[in-house]
Amino acid sequence: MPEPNQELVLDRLIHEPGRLAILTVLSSVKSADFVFLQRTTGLTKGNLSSHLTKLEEAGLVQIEKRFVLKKPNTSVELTKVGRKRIAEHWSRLDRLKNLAQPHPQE
Amino acid sequence: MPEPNQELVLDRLIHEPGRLAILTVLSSVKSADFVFLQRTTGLTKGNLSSHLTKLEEAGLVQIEKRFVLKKPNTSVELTKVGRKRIAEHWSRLDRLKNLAQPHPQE
DNA sequence: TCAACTAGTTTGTACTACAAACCTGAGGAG
DNA sequence: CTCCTCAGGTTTGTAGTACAAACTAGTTGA
Repeated sequence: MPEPNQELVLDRLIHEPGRLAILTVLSSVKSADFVFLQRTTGLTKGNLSSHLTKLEEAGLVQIEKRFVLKKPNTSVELTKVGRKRIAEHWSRLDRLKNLAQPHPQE
Repeated sequence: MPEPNQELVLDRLIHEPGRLAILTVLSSVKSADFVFLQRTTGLTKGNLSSHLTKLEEAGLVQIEKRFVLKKPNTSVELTKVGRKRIAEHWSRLDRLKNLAQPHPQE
């Protein structure tokens, strides 16, 4: 039983490339709509849709659907929890990365 | 058809948490053995074994098996390609992360 | 002789990401 | 009207895969 260093465990829900991209983009804006997210992440509509559903079920994002100019418009923003979790994920990645240059003193 | 920004596409083979840990650890040393990798990554033997097999098949690591003190000893090191790919992966992650603070001028 | 340990490998299954098919309402064109 | 096509999504079937658990094989100790 090696102690698994809990500080480094990566959450697959967040780590998945598509969702990591979505959450990272969202962390830089108040909110974004479906079409914008599709452009910035490069995901297909289908995959973006199902990733967003997962993220919503997990409580990481909040989704609002309305009609704008008679077209459906899906607006997404991070929840407080989501904002915290994506920041934490990036800092875990940093810690992992820094394992690679650990030759400081001695 | 949004242009998927090829510079940001993450390779799932490398991105998977267990393998990302293995490759990152390996990138800081000349070589490491099975037991050392198990301790540093926190993976179980079974999972470490199958991840190493995948990485070897992909040409990212080179594995040598011998007996040391009458015990089996599996020594792993990055190939040239592997070293390049893990470095590239981390720089893609950096670029993704930096999408999140893009408010420079204007 | 047999139990337990080290150092791994193999296997069965439960999950899940993706592509492709589908849905729904809004404009045109004729 | 009736038919097309488009925008903006959602649902579904399947192929792939990560993991836990079971297994293997050689060593040491009692």
